[in-house]
Amino acid sequence: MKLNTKSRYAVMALADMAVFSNANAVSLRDISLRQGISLLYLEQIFLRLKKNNIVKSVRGTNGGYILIKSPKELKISDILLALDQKVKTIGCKKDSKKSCNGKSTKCITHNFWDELDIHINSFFENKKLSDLLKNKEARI
Amino acid sequence: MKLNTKSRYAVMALADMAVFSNANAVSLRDISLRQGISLLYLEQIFLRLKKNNIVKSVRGTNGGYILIKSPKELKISDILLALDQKVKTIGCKKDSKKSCNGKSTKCITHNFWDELDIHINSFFENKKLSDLLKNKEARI
DNA sequence: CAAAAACTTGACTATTTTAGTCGGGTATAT
DNA sequence: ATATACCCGACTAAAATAGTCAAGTTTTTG
Repeated sequence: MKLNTKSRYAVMALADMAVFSNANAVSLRDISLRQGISLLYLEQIFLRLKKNNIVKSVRGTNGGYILIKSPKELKISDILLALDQKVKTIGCKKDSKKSCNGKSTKCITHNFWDELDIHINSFFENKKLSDLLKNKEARI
Repeated sequence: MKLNTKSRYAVMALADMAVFSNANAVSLRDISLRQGISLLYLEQIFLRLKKNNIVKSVRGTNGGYILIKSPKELKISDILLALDQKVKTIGCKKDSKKSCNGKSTKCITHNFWDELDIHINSFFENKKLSDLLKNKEARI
């Protein structure tokens, strides 16, 4: 049970931006160098972050990306959502019919997995990007 | 981010046992029929559950498996552990050297992922198999 | 204006993981 | 004896992952 790298790198890259932007756009090249993430991969990730209004872009020389919300307001759940990284511990469908394992009734464990999803999602809902930066002055 | 089917089916199968065993061994065949899980797959899963002392087996006719602990004492985390289903949201290694992304220092998000792991694991630690059966009388 | 920096986008691919199946056992109750 | 049921390693098709590649467009600066 693990988060994919897209999600992890997205959070890492945005945290990097929060630290290093001084109201300026931050280029993917810089993030790539500081965080050790492939530039090409970052491009793919930021495409999604942009589409989902997490960042906006500035083209051209000295261009880069800018956080749309402040780190204090940006929830981690927003980031994960932008990358389709839903917490979905079960295969059971939420539909009324044929919900779990092809049966018409909810499976014996259904409610438990629902609880787990809620438990995890509330963690991401309550964490802001700024929370990641506490107690770690400009750690690179 | 999701649990694999082995883990889900394991929990489901053990919950089934908790409901349907009357101090008797429960055969995989019965579990397979009731829960709609492939018998062959169940065998593979129970092999692990047995190796990790979650269940014991009774061979021969009328054989099957028996829970070693009572549902009230069996933690969900024990089950997941038996199936190597560790919650490991990050790729960062815990080693002192080369911990995250090949750097010598912890990555900017390291502590956050650690917190998440703890958050999720505590959920599994605090849930017992018997907790899954509340409010659902013999739901199949 | 030319050139470099930096974003834009879709398509492609190797590797790994997942979700099982298969086949050939062994033990035991009746 | 024989049917039932556990035992166990090996195998495999399909999906997901973790990227790369190619071919752009836009904007700043010298």
